[in-house]
Amino acid sequence: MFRAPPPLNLSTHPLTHLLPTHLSTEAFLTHQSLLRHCNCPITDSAVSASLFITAVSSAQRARIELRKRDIQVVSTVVDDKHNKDANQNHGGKDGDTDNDDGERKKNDDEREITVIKLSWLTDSIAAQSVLAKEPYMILRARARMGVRASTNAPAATLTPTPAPEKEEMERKRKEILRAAEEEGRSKKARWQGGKRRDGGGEEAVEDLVGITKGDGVVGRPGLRRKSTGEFEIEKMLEGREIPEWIRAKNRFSCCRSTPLHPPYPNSLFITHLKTILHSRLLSSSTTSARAYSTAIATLRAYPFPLTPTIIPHLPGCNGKLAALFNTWYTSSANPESRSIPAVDSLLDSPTFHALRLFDSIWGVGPATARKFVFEYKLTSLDELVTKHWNSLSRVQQIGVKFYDELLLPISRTEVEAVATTIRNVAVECCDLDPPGLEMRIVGGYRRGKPSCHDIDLLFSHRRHSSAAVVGGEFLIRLVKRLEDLELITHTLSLSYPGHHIGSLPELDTDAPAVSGDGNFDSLPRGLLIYRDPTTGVHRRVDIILTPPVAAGTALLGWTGGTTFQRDLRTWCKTRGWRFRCDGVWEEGGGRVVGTEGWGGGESWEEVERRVMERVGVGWREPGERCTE
DNA sequence: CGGCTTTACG
DNA sequence: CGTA
DNA sequence: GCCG
Repeated sequence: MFRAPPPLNLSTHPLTHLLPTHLSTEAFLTHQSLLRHCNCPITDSAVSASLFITAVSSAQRARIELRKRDIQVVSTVVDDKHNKDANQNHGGKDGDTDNDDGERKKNDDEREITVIKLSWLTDSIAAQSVLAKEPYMILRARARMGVRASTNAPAATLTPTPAPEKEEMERKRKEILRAAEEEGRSKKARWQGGKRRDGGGEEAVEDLVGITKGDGVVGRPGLRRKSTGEFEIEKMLEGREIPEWIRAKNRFSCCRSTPLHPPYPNSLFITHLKTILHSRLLSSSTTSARAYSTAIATLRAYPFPLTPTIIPHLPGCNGKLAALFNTWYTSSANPESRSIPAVDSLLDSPTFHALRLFDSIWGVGPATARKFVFEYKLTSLDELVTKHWNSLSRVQQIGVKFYDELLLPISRTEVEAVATTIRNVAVECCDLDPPGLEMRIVGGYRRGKPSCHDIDLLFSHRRHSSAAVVGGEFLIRLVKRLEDLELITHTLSLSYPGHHIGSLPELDTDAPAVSGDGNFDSLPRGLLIYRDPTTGVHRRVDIILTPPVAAGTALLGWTGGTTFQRDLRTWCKTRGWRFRCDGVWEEGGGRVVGTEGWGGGESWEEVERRVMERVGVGWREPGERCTE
């Protein structure tokens, strides 16, 4: 396999397990890839590991997470001194009295384990050297591994069991829901993800979706907000000023500021919602996913710590959200330790884990990931490669080949460097009036993300939109040149709608496009894999072209974020317009006056501002569109 | 109870 | 179906 | 899952 040199050599590490707790899916996968990339021996099976890397910060919480994975601390060697108060029970037994499995001694595997903070990894990467673990140590202890597994279910993964009877599946599903619900009430963390046995087919998908439904407070009209006066809301906010979008009940995220913090005040709770959202995406429950996206966008924009009473007053948040928040809020006095049992179940679920693994392959989405997991019974990339390589599409094979690298975060500095390199090549390829060629870095970079997962470059020309400059031919020339220079190793897709081939004289003017067939669809773009000539690392790069007349809408559209875009389009729809990257369109088909691209000496940003003001959402900095 | 952003390309 |  |  062809990849960049590892930033660290961790090949001599003990078998290591990354705990998913408190990590977003993205962060979990990223760090797991990072470890794999450093040749660290990692395992998905917690009971086999000796070293644990975690985002939790207290020894007590670490013990809870370990116990959930069938690892029982028997004696402490070193405790994190910063968390003394959290360790009243160290040594011997630690307050867990449910030793109901009397005959467990037989197969017990006892060994010394170490739990260190995730910051050890990030700091080591930053320092480009393997740092000492001691300062990052949360816990070192002797532990008994696989207590329950030894008395109960031996192989705690997705066993390719022959599909059980329908009734049996249904019974299990209900049992799972009941367990999750019960746990929600007694917050005892009794549910063991490892014990879960998913059968084949769609039932397991339903499990994944249904797993959070235990909290359901659906269909309770009484809970709908509406009738609370401003005064009451003010009381909830304890005198702080009510954000205008709440007062006005404006549900559109494009009409308010959603800054990129974190840490924003409710990030801990939002992290849990993101897990549920991800589970909805993986099961293609699109409407539910949209609902969670909406709620997340709202909570991200909400500037104060949440309270149970304020939730129903926030747009996109109602009974279900209130129930989830209450579950989380009352689970512990310490916000860091709070949890939602149904979310923990997801994070512990081998099914969820496997679906995320495959869904993270470029070219594989939820449906294909489900096929791999439920039909082919796969649990690892190795199995996919060895048994099903030939059934993968070309781009999926590329996605697998660069699996780790494409998940690595890209620093802003590197994004800028790649952008400069490609722009210089683009200028070379621009036959007509090269100084007029313009580029902006869009996507997450423009929203200010400290690290990005790909590099989105939007090109246009200040004076020309003829095909020779910004049409498909230019894109083909540019990609070919980048290939010749060995800056691009793979072209995943190259597309330019027919309208952009050949000359488009009407687009050179500021006049609205000719109505009727004058609408053109999406913009020409190439989805590419770039190879850094000095480091050899591979990155996902998108090159998008826009004619000058659509510069503002293209910049706005390609800057994102996702929920911001969705709301922007919905908002425009309420005004009788259609927003697309190629322009804002009247129902009749004409361009909405005032949304055209630059005339005179306007910059990209000035045109974008004009578009936002023209459609009525008002100007919002890119860094205020961080709805994810 | 219907609607939920967008849509061509491979 | 998956991608942006 | 929430909204009109």
